[in-house]
Amino acid sequence: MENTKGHTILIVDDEPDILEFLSYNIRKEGYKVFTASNGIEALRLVQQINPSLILLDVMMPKMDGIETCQVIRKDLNMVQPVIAFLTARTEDYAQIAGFEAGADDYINKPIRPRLLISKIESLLRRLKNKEGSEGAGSILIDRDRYVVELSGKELQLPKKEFELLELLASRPGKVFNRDQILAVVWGNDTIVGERTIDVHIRKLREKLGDAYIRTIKGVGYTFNDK
Amino acid sequence: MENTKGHTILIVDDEPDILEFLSYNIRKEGYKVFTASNGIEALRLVQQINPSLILLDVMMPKMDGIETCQVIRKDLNMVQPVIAFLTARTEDYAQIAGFEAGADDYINKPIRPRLLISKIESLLRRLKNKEGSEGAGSILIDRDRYVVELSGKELQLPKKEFELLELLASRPGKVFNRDQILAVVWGNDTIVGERTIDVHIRKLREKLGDAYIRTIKGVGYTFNDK
DNA sequence: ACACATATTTAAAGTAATATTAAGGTGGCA
DNA sequence: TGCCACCTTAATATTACTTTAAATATGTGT
Repeated sequence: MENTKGHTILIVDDEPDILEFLSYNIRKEGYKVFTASNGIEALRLVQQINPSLILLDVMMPKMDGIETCQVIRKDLNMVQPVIAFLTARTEDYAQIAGFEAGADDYINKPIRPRLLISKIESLLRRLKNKEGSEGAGSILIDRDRYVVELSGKELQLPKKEFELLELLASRPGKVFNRDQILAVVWGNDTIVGERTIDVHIRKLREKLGDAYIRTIKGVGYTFNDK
Repeated sequence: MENTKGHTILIVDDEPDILEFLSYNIRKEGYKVFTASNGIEALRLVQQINPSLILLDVMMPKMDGIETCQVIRKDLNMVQPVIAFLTARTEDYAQIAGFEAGADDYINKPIRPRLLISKIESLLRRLKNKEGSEGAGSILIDRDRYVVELSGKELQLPKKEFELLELLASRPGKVFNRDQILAVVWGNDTIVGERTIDVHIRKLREKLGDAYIRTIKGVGYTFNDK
């Protein structure tokens, strides 16, 4: 996996708690983090720090996220950053407006640090792709939205398939044997036939392509991030 | 089979009944057993007793198992123990989180003593291998990922070959005779022809090169770490 | 150096594990 | 109620791993 560290990230939110929480978690991963508490502030900062990624709260006083985003997108002199909206799950038409305004993604609150980090990495990788090189087909699993994103495309998976993939992908490279898979995805008390797992693996491979899940005969399955 | 007794095991659970039940059964097998009833206590004890294996309840007051595990894994001064989670049913995604936190395995409640013991033995054997491959050697055997790393290159071996190599490499220089190899890799009850081992040795040599496994005629095979 | 025991090598047969497919069940929801 | 998506089962095909067998080579003790 490419190194995406060292990028500059701007977080914009009117709640100080959220700013602190996010900046702590993101700094920990080695990114340069700046914060702003509204759109106006954000625009001033953007000029100076030239961030690779902006996490932008939708609901803010003075100037909301959507407006801020539009302004940034219209500025042709700016190296365009990746912009992701932070939204409460309920504001779902904000998301539609967000995409129209030029957002690359959105992230639902409450925010889980681990998910956030992998999302950030994915977004920055995407940035890299825009700039020219690398076509790595990496995978992003969004527990909040129950969606898997595979090289740009979003996949809707049924529950069992999602959980199975989630388990395997939680530790790329690690081999999970059938007992472990059964215990986690099905629970120890449920008894299902020996071939049930295979069928779900099959369906996953149908949807993801064969490259991601490898069989180790007599041992188990393993997920391969590329 | 190697002797795994005499290891120190720490059991952490908030229910006294479970602690007693487990420690009784495990002591009976000849292990040194310590107990703690929450994560904080556990962390204090770990420093002092340096356990080989920790059985860690996920759901506990004060500090849960996942957090405890993360703290232990982050402590670089510690000889890293094997950590297995104790979980009731499928506690949501506790188990997935567990793997992310650095767990090696997990054990579902209710716990069957016999199964538990064999799981413990297997986990401790794994520890031995980790220690063995860490020290001096160009070969690295990763049981989690089921790969062998040989001077930078990763090798994917079939089950029997992997286990055979694992055995030989667990004690470089030691000569294993055919009976020992059969007992460990095939099990005492299985009967296979005399030449089966040779064929697997052959395949290993094909993949590793001839330098690693030496034949001692009339005695057995030995692994040579360079 | 010879003979015998033991190991190597190869290919082919055997076997166990997984893949695949289709069909039947189940439960949620209009 | 009846449809639809999902899950599971079951039966068969396929694959990859394991073992056997048989011919060849190597080493060891006298």
